[in-house]
Amino acid sequence: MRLSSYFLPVLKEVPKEAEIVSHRLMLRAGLIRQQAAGLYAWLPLGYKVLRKIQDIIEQEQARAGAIEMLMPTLQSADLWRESGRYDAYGKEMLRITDRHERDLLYGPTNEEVITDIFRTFVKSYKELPLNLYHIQWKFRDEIRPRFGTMRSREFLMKDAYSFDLGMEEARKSYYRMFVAYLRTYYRMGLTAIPMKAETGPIGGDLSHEFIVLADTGESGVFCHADLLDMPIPAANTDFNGDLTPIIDQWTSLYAATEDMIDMAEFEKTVPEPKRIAARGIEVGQVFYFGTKYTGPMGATVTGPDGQEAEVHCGSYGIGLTRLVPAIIEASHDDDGIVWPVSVAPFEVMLLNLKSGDAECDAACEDLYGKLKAAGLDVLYDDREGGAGAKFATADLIGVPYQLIAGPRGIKAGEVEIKNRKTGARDTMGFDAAIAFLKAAIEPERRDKV
RNA sequence: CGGGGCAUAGCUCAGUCUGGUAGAGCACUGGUUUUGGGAACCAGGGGUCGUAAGUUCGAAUCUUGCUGCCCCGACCA
Repeated sequence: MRLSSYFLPVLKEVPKEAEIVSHRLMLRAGLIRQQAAGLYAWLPLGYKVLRKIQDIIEQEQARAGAIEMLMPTLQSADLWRESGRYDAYGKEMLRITDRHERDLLYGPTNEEVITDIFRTFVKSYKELPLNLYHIQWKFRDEIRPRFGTMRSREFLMKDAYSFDLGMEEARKSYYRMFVAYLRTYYRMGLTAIPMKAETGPIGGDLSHEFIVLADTGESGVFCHADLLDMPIPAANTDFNGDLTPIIDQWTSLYAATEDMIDMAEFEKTVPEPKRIAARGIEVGQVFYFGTKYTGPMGATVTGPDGQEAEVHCGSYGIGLTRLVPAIIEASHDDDGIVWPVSVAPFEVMLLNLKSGDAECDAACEDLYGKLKAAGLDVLYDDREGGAGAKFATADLIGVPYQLIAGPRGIKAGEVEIKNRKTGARDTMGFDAAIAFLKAAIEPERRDKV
């Protein structure tokens, strides 16, 4: 993509409404634009990041056996009356009346709809286990939206729903999502730690929040330091096999949010030098809730014995529009965003330091073509303008590698590569630079791990 | 929902206290010169000062209502 024909409205000055660093950087780097309280337009660069996050989630959901579909944003109130949640859900739920005076709502979650679909079509235990998910916009009329898309009213969320015959089968479905989540966050360049979460009226041990450590996190968290270096399950993990050893490994070390912390147990089971007390951002939650919806909504299947059997469910959420600021909180510096390659809007930014100079332009056109031919996603800054502004923009938007081509180096047949994260600079010939970037970027995509 | 604050050009803000012709920097347009860390100069364009009413000879400025947005708290993926 040529920057001269792209749409990238970067801001030099800090918008006054933005308090935390990710919100400031998302506005400054031209990722989002606020349209009203808690409502954001995703500008091209931001939308590209969102799409990359979505791709990773879809790949890992598929690997774990979940099947993608799409449910509407607006739902009928009738379904919610059936589950008993229409009145139970507070003012967070946006209620709408259509021209026929029918009660609708903008879905804050989708248990009712998915359970309705399930009960319509699934009649036999032989069709289980089943895990259906979608990635769709939700709305929760937060009392106080804040921190940009970290806590917006409209947000994009992946929500998966598992259906199983009995608790033990449901546990296996839960484990599959648990492992998928570990892989999903890792691929985005995040270290997300599963922590015990409230299980609500059902009880049991089957709910975890996945937390990314960050100073600006909304909740206090406590965990064992070794969780930060725990090995991530490999791509060839057998999701139909026994995942218990992986789960045991991850849940054997203490980790809990401030709502769930048992300080005595924390101090007893975690040696003092290994204790981490920090702040964190919740980027996902997995939850087993049994027959909470299938019961009242009459979703049952015929079991192996020919009798009607209960269906046990879980739900598994990932907030995509929250992940973008979470990644930025975890990866930025004073100059701007530092994207991990796997979610970066572009992998390389080619900086032509002297647009309009025949020699410089020709060399950059050649490099641009070669970068694309090498399969790299490149943003070419071909605009007129000073070098300083180009460096500043490149650093701000956080593209992982900068290929810097100026008249000085080009005369010598050389270009410079800057690693945005480390700041390391290497000077080399054109073809060597292409090879260098290809070799550096491909493994960092983390799409084969 | 309780408490606090803000609303003037695309952005950051001055002007409001003490009423008297709408301002700066950046951004934008045209031109000239520049070119390795947010360039310089010249010439321009752009605002019914959030909105409605009131006070006044006269309101960005004073009064009141309304709306929007931000921050703290309670709530939340």
